[in-house]
Amino acid sequence: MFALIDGNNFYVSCERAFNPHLQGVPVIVLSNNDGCTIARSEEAKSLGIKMGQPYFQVRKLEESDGLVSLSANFILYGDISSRMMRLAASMGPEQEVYSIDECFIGGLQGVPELTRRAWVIRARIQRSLGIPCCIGIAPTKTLAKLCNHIAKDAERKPGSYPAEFMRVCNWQELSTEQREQLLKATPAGDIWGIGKRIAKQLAEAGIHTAWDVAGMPAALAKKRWSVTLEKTVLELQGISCIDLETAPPPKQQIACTRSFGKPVTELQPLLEAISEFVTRAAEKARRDGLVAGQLLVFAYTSPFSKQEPWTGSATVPFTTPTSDTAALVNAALQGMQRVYESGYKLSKAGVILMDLRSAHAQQQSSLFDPADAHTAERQRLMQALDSVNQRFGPGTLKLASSGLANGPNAGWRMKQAKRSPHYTTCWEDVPIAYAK
DNA sequence: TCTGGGGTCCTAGGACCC
DNA sequence: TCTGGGGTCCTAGGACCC
Repeated sequence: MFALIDGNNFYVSCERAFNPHLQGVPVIVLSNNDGCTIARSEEAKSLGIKMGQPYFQVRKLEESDGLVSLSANFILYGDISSRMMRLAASMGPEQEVYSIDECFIGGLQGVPELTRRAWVIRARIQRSLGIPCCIGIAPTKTLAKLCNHIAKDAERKPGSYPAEFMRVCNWQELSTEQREQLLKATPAGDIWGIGKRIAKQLAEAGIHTAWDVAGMPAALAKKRWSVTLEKTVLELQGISCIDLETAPPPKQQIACTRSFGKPVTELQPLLEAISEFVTRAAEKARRDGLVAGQLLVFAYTSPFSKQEPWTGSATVPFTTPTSDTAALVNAALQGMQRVYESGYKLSKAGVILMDLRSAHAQQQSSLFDPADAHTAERQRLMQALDSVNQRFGPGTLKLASSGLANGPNAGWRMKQAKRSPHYTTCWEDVPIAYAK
């Protein structure tokens, strides 16, 4: 048995918890640079604002309909999230924090009165944090997701589902007829794991509702689509295929990417932005005790612009995996300098650390490396950097980016053709000067 | 004028090997 | 015209999630 506990319109609810004036009015929260909508209150949804819709398209509603638009405050949302997760954890013995606003609870066999328990947890979260949430309970994760969806829509879209299922919905307590009715009332595309593309393909095959999906032979789902859809079918039939993940799986990559507020047209500001991205990514890696074996750096023009598109990206492998900011910045800047072509208006850039492994294991294996003393010294320096920045705020202490070396050892080769240059360079650590 | 950011998993197809 | 068979590994791209 699984429960899914999910905060409603989470970012908006966080803002409302601190500003009661936001109750009852249309509110949206915007992404970085106030680019597009990433959370909407029910009132904002009623105005027709879509998830991900660009701000410039909805701004006029501020005048005409009293829409309130807020810039995102992720520090606040993260803090409220961890409090909510702590309260949600008392639903059952095992918890998987699935995203900032939702968690699965597992190990519920034998836990009595699950429905009543869910109501109590819900009330606690509402009372102490001011966050409304909905809870779905079912024998599989996909069905728990579905029950959660029903619990939400029964409240906010009257008529979509019977009102008796609003806020808390327990699959176990439903009759066969009720289950059939709910599955038939749910479009296939609303099921967890079925996105736009697959929903369209299913519709072409005459499969429109969750009831239709649950009635598919699992083998057909696998043969014609994929193992992913096969699992979805089985889960809808009540056969659990997706386990609870109580320990987060080891990270495979760490990314830091941003859209620019204004297009970037020169190399220098691009490199400065990239230094910033790498610095953030390196901090994340050190916080998780990881080192990167490879780094990918990229920049591209806006996909919405009518101008000629351009993408530049470079992969830089490290002979010794590292989380050293200077080493990573150096590599990223060298990589970007290799692929950069002037004359384009760049709208986005980023850095992805790949081929991650534990810094601890790394150290073990290089126990007899004569470069070790140097490495250890670097690590202490990075630790000092992190603790200062943690205490006084990000960016208080920075590395001087003197690292625009020309790469004497760059055995790079071209991997992709003209419009999308993609190179690989073999990068070696280069000592770098520090400044306060 | 202005269009998010950070992830994961699966699959097909190419390279390579015997 | 006809063009081995089977295995592994890697990568790019597609699809999904919040």
